[in-house]
Order: sequence, then structure tokens, then C-alpha cells
Amino acid sequence: MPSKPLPPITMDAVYAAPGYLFRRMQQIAVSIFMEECKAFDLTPVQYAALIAIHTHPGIDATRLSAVIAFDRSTLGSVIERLQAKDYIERKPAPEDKRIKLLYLTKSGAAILREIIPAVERAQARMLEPLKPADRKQLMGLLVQLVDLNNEASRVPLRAEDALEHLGKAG
Amino acid sequence: MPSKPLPPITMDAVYAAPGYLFRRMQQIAVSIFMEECKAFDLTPVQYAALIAIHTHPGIDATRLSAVIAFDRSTLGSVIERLQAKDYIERKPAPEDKRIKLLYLTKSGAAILREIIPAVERAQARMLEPLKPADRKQLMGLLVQLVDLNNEASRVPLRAEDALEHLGKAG
DNA sequence: TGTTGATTGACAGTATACTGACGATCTAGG
DNA sequence: CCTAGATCGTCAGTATACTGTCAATCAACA
Repeated sequence: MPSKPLPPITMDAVYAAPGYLFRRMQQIAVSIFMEECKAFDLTPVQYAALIAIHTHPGIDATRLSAVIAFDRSTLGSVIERLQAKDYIERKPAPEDKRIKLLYLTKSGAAILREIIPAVERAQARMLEPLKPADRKQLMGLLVQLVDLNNEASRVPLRAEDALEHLGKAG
Repeated sequence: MPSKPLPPITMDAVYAAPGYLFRRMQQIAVSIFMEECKAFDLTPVQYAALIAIHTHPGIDATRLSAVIAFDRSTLGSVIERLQAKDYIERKPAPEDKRIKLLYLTKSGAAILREIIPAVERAQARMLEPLKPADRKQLMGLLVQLVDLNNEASRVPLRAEDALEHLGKAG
């Protein structure tokens, strides 16, 4: 019995699919970031981790993963690399032997200060081809969509929740 | 001499950055795809490759990488896995000993036929939280942006160019 | 108090991605 | 014909990502 023919499949359908466009845009974004920041030898992920540690000194790895929506198992190696570059340090928590607290070193604070202009150039370049009004529109829609789809990924973003357990008044 | 203080850095600035949003949306898109398609054991990348091989039978790996905007070195392992699952086969090209031509097997055509509804559900789910008008707007802007930024990634999309050398009238 | 259940960091295994390099092969030019 | 340059598939090395698991540790409750 001959199999039914496939429905008409075109690459154009792939090129217009949301999943394909998100993947492609991510590739492009990383590429632009690395180009603008190549003098600093920092990846987008490492940069985000540094920012988060700067913003939340003494955070632990699990909470860090929630704050930047990274996978915990991926984060381990990211932290290792940042530590090897002397941008962060880990101190054991006195009250919980399982936890290691993360702090920016002076080198870490310094590179953050230096890299920020390059990162901002990169972010601007990603949207540059669009008209300013379209950039705003796109960002607005993306912020909405990411927020509304938050629970769909393995590591949903938990920005405030994560901080409630850090010892501050919650 | 005390170092200058960092400019005010907030996680909110990160959460609103295009690069962060693209990364996050990609994570979410892959997660939704895998959930809808878990019965088929196919990744988004493998799916795109199958579609491209179906659309362009006898394509070689380098041209395939251009058609789906993948890295050539990544594609090797993707092809291996598809071949191991008996979804594609590779035949040596008679006129060029360097090249191996890619074809869908019957199993490959079959799984493509079966998985397409699930993929379409996944693609729809990614945009579901938005109002229909906003979905259109977002996709329109993304298509524009990806197209205008095409050259920024390592492997720019070369949909038509790639086919001109395939033996068809170019 | 003693055990159950949850959490933390770590690890193994798989799959994209990119950089840079390599031998085999093909093509063009002299 | 024969060599210089380009192209093809491949590989090594690095960096995200995700799944699932584990021992150590902690918290809560009987």
C-alpha cells in the first residue's frame, strides 16, 4: 500500500516558523555580542552571571540559576570558568555546609565596568536594522511573550522569589 | 586610588536586553517543541534538517548547512544521528568524491508525516499567550530583523544560492 | 530523637553551537 | 600537465543547555 504523500512542505514555512526565527535570532545575537566583546573573553552567559552576582553579592548557585533563568547543571561550569579567570570567588556559608556563596572579585568588578559599553553597543546592534518605533514594539512584545511563557522552560525566571531567602527582609 | 563605582546595574536592565530575551525565548521554544514532540525523539535541529533534505533531495552537507543556517561542523553529528535512526541515507556523489548526497529514507518520510501536526502545535503554543494581532506583528518584525541581520552570524542563510549549484538550472 | 523528605552542588550522558585546523579532492591558470 | 587555491567532510577543543542521578546536608515532623 503506497504511503500517503507528504503535505506540501516548503522551506519558506520553516523560515517563517517562530521556533526557527528564535533560534536564528539567538545565533545572531550571540555572534554580535562576541564580536563587540572579543577583547574581554566573556560570553553572554558569563556576563549575565557576573551582573547577577554583582547585584546580589553572596548569592548561591541555585538561586543564581533562578535569577538568570539558567540550568543549575550548566551553571556549575560557568562558575568554574569565572572563578578560574579570577572574576568571582566562592566562600562556604557558615550556616549551611551545602552552600557556597558567590562574590565578585576586584578583577570581576573591573571587567564589568569595562565591558558594559561594549555590551551596550552589542545590544544596540542587534536591533539596529529596525526603525526605532519597530524596535520598541518588538521589545515590548518579546518581554510580554517571555513573561507569559515563563513556566514553559525548565528553569523559569524567579527574580524576586530567589531573593526572599537570602537573608534580607522578605 | 579607589576605583570608580560601577554605574547603576540592575537585573531589570538585563531582563529587558534584546540578547537576554532572544536567549530566553529560544530556551522556551525548544522546551515547548520537545514537549509536543517527545513521542518522536526528534530535536528541532533534526526536524529542520529532515525538512530541508525532503525539500532538496540529494543535497550535500555543506549546502544543507547554508539552507538551514547551521554550522557545518555541528551538522556532521546531526547527520550521523539521523542516519543512525535510519531517517536519512548518504550516497557518494559520482562526480565528486568529496561529497556525500543526502536522501530521506522511507522511515524518514514517514516520521516527517507523523510529526508535522505536533510541530505545528508547538509553533502555535510558543505564540499562544499573545493576542493574534500581536503574534502577526511579532513574527513580521522578527522575519525582518533576522533577514536584515543575516550576515551577522557565522553561517548566513543562503537559501537560493545553495541550490544553484545542485545541478538544477541556475 | 530519629527518620523522612527536600535541597545543594556535583556528575554523567546527550545535543547544539562555534573556532580553527586537517587531509582528500576538485578547479583554474599557466 | 601540474601546481595554487578553493571546497568537502571531519575532527579537536571550548561553551551552553537539558535530563537524570547521587551523596551530603538540612529541615520538619512524629
